[in-house]
Amino acid sequence: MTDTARGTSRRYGSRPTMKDVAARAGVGLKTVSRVVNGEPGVTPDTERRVQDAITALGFRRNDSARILRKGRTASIGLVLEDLADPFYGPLNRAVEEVARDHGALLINGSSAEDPAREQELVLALCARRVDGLVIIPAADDHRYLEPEIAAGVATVFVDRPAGRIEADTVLSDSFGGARDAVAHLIAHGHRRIGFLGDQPRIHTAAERLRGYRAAMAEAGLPVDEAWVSLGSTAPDRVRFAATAMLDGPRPVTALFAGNNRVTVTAVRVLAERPRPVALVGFDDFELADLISPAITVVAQDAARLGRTAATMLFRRLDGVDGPPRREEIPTRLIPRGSGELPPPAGS
Amino acid sequence: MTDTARGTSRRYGSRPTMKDVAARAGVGLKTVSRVVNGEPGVTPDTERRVQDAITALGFRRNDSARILRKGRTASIGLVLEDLADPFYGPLNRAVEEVARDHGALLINGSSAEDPAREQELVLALCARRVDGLVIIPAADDHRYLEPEIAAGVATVFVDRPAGRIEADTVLSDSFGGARDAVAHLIAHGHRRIGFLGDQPRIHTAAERLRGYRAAMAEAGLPVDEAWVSLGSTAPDRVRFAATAMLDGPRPVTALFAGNNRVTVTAVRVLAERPRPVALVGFDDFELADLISPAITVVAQDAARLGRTAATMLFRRLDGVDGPPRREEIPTRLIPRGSGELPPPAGS
DNA sequence: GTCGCGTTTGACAACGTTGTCCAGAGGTTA
DNA sequence: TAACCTCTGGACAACGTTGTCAAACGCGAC
Repeated sequence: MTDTARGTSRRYGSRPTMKDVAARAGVGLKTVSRVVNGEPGVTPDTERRVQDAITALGFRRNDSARILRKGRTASIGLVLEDLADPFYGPLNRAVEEVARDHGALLINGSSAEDPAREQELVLALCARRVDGLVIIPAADDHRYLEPEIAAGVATVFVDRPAGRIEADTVLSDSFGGARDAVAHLIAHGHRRIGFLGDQPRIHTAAERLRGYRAAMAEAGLPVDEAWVSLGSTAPDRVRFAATAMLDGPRPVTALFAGNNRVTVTAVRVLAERPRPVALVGFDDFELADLISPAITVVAQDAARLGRTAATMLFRRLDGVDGPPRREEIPTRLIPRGSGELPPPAGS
Repeated sequence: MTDTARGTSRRYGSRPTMKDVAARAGVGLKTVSRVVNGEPGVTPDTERRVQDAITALGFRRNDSARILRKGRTASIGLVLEDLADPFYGPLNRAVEEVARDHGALLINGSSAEDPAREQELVLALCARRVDGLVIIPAADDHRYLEPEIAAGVATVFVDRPAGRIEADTVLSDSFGGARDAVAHLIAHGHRRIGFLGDQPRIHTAAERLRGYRAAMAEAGLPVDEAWVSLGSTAPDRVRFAATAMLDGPRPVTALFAGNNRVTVTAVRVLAERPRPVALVGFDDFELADLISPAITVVAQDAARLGRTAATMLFRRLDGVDGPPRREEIPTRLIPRGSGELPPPAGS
């Protein structure tokens, strides 16, 4: 078994080139190129000789050289916040699926919510000459992308808008979703509702807060600022904030959690308490229906976000011009029980 | 004015090169290269002129050309089964983290459990001349990789072993984990235990089945073949199989689910039944502790799998030779309740 | 003034591929 | 037999970068 592998005694790390194949097959360089790329104008006999040489040498075309020559890389970059966040899994997958349909590879990386790291990653991708970029931004100033975009790197922002530049964008309807969620709680009798959100500099967090306030205002309900807490989604912070709202001087009877990570912590906090507290979470998650009470959520369609963004990107790459477009993906309230709990009697 | 205009009005899609920068700065090509790469031997004055030209033109080094010239791409490929599967999120993240520490980019894609697609993807990555590959195999024959490995592409297999070639491998202890899980159920009084697994051609599924049989045998318990069902993890199939075991002539009193997707479906099936059935799942998942009863699981450390594999890969890239290594990552049984249910009285 | 030495700089080839263009073989027609 | 076409195959330049090597320069010492 191993001796066959050793049979080809090439120098470790250096691979045969078309030139080697041509020499071995006794044909010209361009003929090999033609065979490799399935171009016409090669007799079956010549083609067979070349194919034999290719397998014998273990030749594989060097795409770096090809890219250099052709100018297009057939790859796109995806920069997201955290590869491990389950919310981005389907999005990632959807983008890859569309890329694959267009014969492109996907290069990706996480920014870890760090603007500097986002920029570093994006520019590294640009240096690789990706044809396009799908970005879930962590930064709030994307002017550093201007030269790249001017040079023809198609760019689409997803989930959050670009900062200080005009660009194609695909967003969930965070405002509307949050308003629906809070209206749902109000419809079930709640008056004192807490909002647990992500850091305020994140666009979606701000939008969801805006939706919360809008729903409260539409119902004529005052908002005690002690009911609003934005910040890191670290469990400790969320736990602390939730507890403060629930045990404060004007305790809330319901919570609206601004994203999946916050919801998970909120569920844990509420599970430890004797009396049930209503909860609606932004983002759906697996098994939300099996917890008791089942968790009512505002679901985003992450796969559709990704698919839409990638499709938009390839449309640009296909040469569709025009001003930056912004597409909004609707959210969907899924009542499951936790949002339908009435406030405790006498509150 | 004219040269400014010429500078800004580049043809859309074509970027300035070092040659353009050199012309504008009034220096030689190599001097620009030196500045871009921070090489010594450039006077501060010259360097400033070059830097100015770079920003004015929006120059960014073309890494395709650089790669072609240097031979190393500073990128590694990760091929996994499904980017959207939450189990692979932390693994993906861990690999990226290690890659980043080594200054490498991560290119990835999903095989969708399709051997042909895996091969296509892997070879595309080889054509890009990735320095190394981390593969979660879908195929069971990897001889197609022999020329690539011989040519110096470092390769590490994770989660499942390579087929028909020798290669570095990092695995979870599926056998031991499954045996622990089933032994746990037996210790709580169960005698008739069902196994719901993934397709038998998948190594981990086979190993877990082996663990199941080992635990049963060690306890001197016979296995009714109606208690064993391997196949697709599609919810319909799992539901059907589980129902058959629970309602069959010799009904099981406990289930062991072979992976996270199966566990989720099993939880749903059991939730619909009047009397509780014990369950242990392979793979931990979020909120497993909040379902009632909380789900007992055998947890794999996906992040550690990824970290170990990537570290092994870069060690090879750093020139460490030697025979293929196989590393095994232990699993951990997390008792939460669902595995501690006793069998119904009189069974 | 010239020599030697170290530093800064640039000309040029090479990396492996593809596009352009031309040469020669073979066949058809006048 | 010459003129003309078609079809296959190959020579060569170019893509944008980096490594090699040598030229040009400044400067102190003889």
